[in-house]
Amino acid sequence: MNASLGASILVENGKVTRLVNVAENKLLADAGRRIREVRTGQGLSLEQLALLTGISAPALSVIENGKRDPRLTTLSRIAEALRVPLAALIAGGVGAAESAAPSPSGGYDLGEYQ
Amino acid sequence: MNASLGASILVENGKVTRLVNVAENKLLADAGRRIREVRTGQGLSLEQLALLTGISAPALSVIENGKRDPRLTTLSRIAEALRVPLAALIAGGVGAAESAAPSPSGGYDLGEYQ
DNA sequence: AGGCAATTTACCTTTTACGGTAAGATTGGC
DNA sequence: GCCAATCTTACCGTAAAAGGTAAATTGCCT
Repeated sequence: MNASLGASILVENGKVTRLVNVAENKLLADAGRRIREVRTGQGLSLEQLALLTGISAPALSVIENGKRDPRLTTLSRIAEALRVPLAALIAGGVGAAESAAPSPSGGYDLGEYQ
Repeated sequence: MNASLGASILVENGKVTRLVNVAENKLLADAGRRIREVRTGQGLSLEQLALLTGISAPALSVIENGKRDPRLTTLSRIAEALRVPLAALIAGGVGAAESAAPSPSGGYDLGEYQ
């Protein structure tokens, strides 16, 4: 079991900084792409967003390129500066029902864990 | 201006680990409270959620108590284990329109910054 | 009271986010 | 061509997240 965990890499600059799985990589890339879309859509440069958020432009760059795993408050500061709800940056749109289906029984099947 | 930035503290164990403002403190506290609500609602212990997420139980504890600023992938792992959309942990419900109103003119008023 | 499970706190180590700065790229206008 | 603006990358220092472990603490139950 567990034959393919789907290990992927998180490259910050030249080098590998972390190992993340494919789903996490996509999560970071998607969040970064949405931030960039909103920022450029408002005609803001990285430098301007840096001034608004207090996050440096290089830091914003790596976040937008999915090369960094930002903290919750970091995302929140970006969302505030861009005047969009935080959820809009990490999930698709308003609904954003990814997996859902909170287990038919309501409980969680722990299997071998419990 | 800027008389009251509303500095608040982030206490991990005994000591202050960071200075965050009030809004960020509330953000972390709210996210933690929602995680705890979902977890206990599914009858899971911290130990069980730790096994499901790969995040240690002490780490989950401080996150649930709003004493830590988790990374995006950390929140994602918790959301996946709890089988709820990630947005449900950081924003209220589905809508979660906080500020919205992306500026009437569409652009951003940079004021003294531009 | 005593015991047990769950949680919290404390201490330590490693990893990583973030800022600053500076140096490449890249694009566009002159 | 050169120059300017924007973005990316690199390197370094600091701060903080996250894990492990173990020791308190709280709550619950008989």
